[in-house]
Amino acid sequence: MLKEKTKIFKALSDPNRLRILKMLQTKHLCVCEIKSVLNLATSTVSKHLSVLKETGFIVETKDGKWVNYKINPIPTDQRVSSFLSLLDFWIADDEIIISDKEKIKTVNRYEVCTS
Amino acid sequence: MLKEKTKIFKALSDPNRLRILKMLQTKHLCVCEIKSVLNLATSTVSKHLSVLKETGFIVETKDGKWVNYKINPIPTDQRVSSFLSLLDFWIADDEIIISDKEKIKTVNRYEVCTS
DNA sequence: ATTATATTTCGTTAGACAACGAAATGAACT
DNA sequence: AGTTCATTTCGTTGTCTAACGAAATATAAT
Repeated sequence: MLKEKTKIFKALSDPNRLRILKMLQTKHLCVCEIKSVLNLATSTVSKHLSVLKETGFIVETKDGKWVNYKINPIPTDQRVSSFLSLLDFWIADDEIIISDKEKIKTVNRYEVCTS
Repeated sequence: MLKEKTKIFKALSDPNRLRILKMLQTKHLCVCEIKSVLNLATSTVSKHLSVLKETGFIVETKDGKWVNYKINPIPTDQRVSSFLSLLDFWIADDEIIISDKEKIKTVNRYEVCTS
C-alpha cells in the first residue's frame, strides 16, 4: 500500500520528532531526558518515540527500568538510511536544534527523571 | 522556524501527492489530466498541486487556458533536489504508481478535460 | 460582449493527529 | 508482597487537513 509508504514522511513532518532525531545524533536518551528538553508531557514524548521506532528511524534498548533510544544503526528501509545520512547536515543550522544539542549534553538522567 | 522546515515532509506525506510527483516524472500535466487518473475533484487536485508548488517540488507554466505542471528542474532548496533524485527509484515498484504511469501515457487532454 | 472551458478560491464537513492527565504496565529495590 | 519509578496505554480535547461542490477568476473562441 502506498499509504503505508507515506508513514516515513509523516514521521518527519513533526517539529518535535525532528528535534528528537537531532538530539539522538548526539547520544542515546531515555524518555524523560527528552521530555526535559522539549517540555512536553511524558506520554507525548513516548508516543513520538513509538512513531519513530515503528518507521525504523530509531531503536530501543532496555536497561532495567530505563528505556534507551538511539538512532537505528542498521535500517532495513533504504529510504530511512538515506534520510539518516542527509539528517547529519539538514536543519543543523536551526536555532532550536543547536540549543537542544547544547542542553542535552549536560542533562543528568538521575536529576530530571523524578516526577 | 523549524515548523516551516517540516512543510517539505508534510508535502510528501500524502499518497495522492506522491502519485502526482511520480506521474510528473513521465511528462508535464495539467490539472484535469491528473484528475482523470486520481479520480478526485478538480479543486482537490488543484490544492495538491499548490502544496507541491509552494514547497518547490514542481513549477507551473501557463499555456493559454491550460496550466502545465512539471517537476522543478532547478530547485533552490537542497532537500528538494535531494528528494527529487531519490524519487527516481523510490516507490517505483508500487502497483498504483506503475498503473498511474501506464494510464498517463495514453491520456488525451482534449478528451478528459471537458467537465 | 458573450459564451465556453480550465483552474483557483471559498466554505463546509469528516477524519487524522498532537497534546494532556489519569490509569495501567513493567522492572528494580526493600 | 509491596513500593518506587520509568514508561506505555487509554480516553478526551482542540487543531489541522483532505475532500467536496459552488462560486469566482482567467483565458479562448464565437
